[in-house]
Amino acid sequence: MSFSITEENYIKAIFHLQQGDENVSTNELAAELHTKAASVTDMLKKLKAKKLLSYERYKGVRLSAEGKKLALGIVRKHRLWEFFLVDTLQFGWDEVHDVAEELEHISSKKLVEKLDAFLGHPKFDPHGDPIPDSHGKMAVQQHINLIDLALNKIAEVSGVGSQSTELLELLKHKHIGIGTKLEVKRKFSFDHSIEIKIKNQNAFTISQQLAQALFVKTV
Amino acid sequence: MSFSITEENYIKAIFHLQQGDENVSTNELAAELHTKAASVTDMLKKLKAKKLLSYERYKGVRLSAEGKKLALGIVRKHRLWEFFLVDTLQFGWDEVHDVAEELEHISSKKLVEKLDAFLGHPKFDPHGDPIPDSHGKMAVQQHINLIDLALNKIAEVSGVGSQSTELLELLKHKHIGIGTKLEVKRKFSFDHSIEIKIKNQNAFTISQQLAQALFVKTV
DNA sequence: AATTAAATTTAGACAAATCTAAAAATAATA
DNA sequence: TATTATTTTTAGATTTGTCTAAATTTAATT
Repeated sequence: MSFSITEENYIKAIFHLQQGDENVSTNELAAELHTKAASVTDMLKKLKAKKLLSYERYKGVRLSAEGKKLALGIVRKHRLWEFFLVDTLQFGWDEVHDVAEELEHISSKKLVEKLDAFLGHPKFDPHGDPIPDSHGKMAVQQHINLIDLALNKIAEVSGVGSQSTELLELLKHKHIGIGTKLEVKRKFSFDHSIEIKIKNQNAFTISQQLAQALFVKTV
Repeated sequence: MSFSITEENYIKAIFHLQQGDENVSTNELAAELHTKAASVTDMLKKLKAKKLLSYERYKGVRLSAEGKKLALGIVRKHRLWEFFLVDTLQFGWDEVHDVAEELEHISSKKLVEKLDAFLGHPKFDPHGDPIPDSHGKMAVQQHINLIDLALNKIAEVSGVGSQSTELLELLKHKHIGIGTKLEVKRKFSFDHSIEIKIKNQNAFTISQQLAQALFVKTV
């Protein structure tokens, strides 16, 4: 069975929103997909008929095993293409999201497997997110939030909490990217800002909001 | 301005059909696109309103300068992706057409230019067709039809006349591909079959239909 | 030139995905 | 618990691209 680009986008959005254990609500989905609640209701009925999710009116929605499998396939393609764009075509890591959003809907299974092999079966995409393998399994990230990093422990930036251009613009300005090594020198309780130090640079402070949007792993 | 996948497919089909100097007819287009004449008429009105072509009812259709530019952009993407699939991802040259048909609609200009650079600005795709450059200019092929090749002149297969799986299957069976070097040893007037010889192989005959589907350049 | 045949266009309908506005169900609050 | 407020669903309309069947135009043939 094959699915439209729109259907795939709904499945992917539900997948990202159902990380907790509650059902995903119609309004949440409408916001995520920049559409209206009424449109979401219509589509949920359709996707339920295709057995991709369980849905009862007024009760929200959750992916079925089949829906999850489809979602993982799309996420796999998205992240492999992001890796390709950065690693092979030299895109900046902050400019690949929209292109990958289109490429993730290319249907050829063979293409995905050949691309994966060509790239050397990467485990994480350029934003630090894990790439599902062909069976849908992902490596577990031992990311911790930068705000929780102990003082004076050297760690490496391994992920970002959002893909917003606003965040990526700020990170670019501060010369912080995936792989950047840093340590936390002080934490200020007044505004929860933290002072960080990157090798060969002077220490500087970053806001609580920014620290919460950064994930690191100790090295 | 941006165009739907359907619109792009119409423009591409018209481009391929208008090689002669006559206008492209509604029925020709319907056959090419596996759709009905009535649907074509509807779409032609729409594309005319977008100034991509000139169309008068009952008189057929021809691309405008703008339409031609769009078509060349799509052809460029199609052939670059085919080159990528064969050259980088090791696809067989006979299995890339359908995938490229999807990839050609990815819209990012930057992606096309980066891909082109990564591939080394190739001039011809794996089927021997020229790849338009970023200004829409294509190298001219000095292809001649295999049926017209003089006896005992060594030539190299440089293009095929169609992408049909039937043709590609036959070529695979006979171990003929782009780049294969061969010469014509005899021509039989009875059925216009020709005997060809590939280095280190015994000579064998191929049908008129097959010979007409192969283009070669002398080396 | 008149008639038949073929190609093309119109008219009206349909499916997919969306929307607005109104109704119904659930949640929150007095 | 009764009453708002919020969320969600229904009903009906819209757009895009398609279709069938009928009408029109052009081409071919007698």
